[in-house]
Amino acid sequence: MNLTEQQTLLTRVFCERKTLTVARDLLGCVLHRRLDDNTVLSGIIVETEAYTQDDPSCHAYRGVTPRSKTLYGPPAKAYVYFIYGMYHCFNVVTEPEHTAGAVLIRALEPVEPLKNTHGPARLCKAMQITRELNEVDLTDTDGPLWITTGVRIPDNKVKNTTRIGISVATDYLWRFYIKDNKHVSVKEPRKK
DNA sequence: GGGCCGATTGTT
DNA sequence: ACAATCGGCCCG
Repeated sequence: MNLTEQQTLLTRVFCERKTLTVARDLLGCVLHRRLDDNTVLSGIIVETEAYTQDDPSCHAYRGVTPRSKTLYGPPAKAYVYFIYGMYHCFNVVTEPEHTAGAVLIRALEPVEPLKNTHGPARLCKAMQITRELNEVDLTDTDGPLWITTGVRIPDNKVKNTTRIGISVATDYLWRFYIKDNKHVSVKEPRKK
C-alpha cells in the first residue's frame, strides 16, 4: 500500500454517517500527527471497531458523563480515553451531534519512521496521542491530528469479525480490518 | 468516600 | 494465565 494516490481531507459529512459505515470506510484512510517540533508522523488505518450509544460495550451507553460527552458532540473530532491505568486509545467521533458514536482505530500500517502501530494503545504511544488531544478537530491540517481519505479498500479485501477485549455485546460483527495486512493487531478475537 | 472494573499489553 | 495501574462511574 502506498500514499501516491490523491489524498483529500476528511470531512464532517464523512463522519456524520452511521458508525458502522464510517468504521468500514476509514480503512485505507491516513492518520497524521504533527508533533511539537513540527515533524509529521503518518500511518494507514488497517483495523477499526464501531461503538454506538445503543451498544452496551460503548462508553456512551449510560448517557452523558464528563467522559462520554465527547461522543455526543459533533463528528470528526478525536475521542481519546485512558484505560487500564497506563494506556490511551484513539477514536473518531461519528453520527450527528447529540447522537453518540465512535470508531476505535486499532492498528495502522506505519509510514517511515513510525513503527509498533499494531494495537490501539501501541499506536497511541507511537504517535504520541494522549488525552490532551481529546476533542481535536480531525479535519484541520493545521492542528496536531488529522485524517486524509482517498483510497477505498474493495469489499473483497475487507474482513469483519467480533470486537476485541470487551465482555458484553461480544457477538456484534463490528470490527473491520484489511485482509492479509500484516499490521492488523490480531487475526481473530480471543475465543471464550 | 469506597470499591469495582476496564475498547491493553508484556511477561510468566 | 496473569499482573500492572488508575480514572470513571456506580452505589450509598
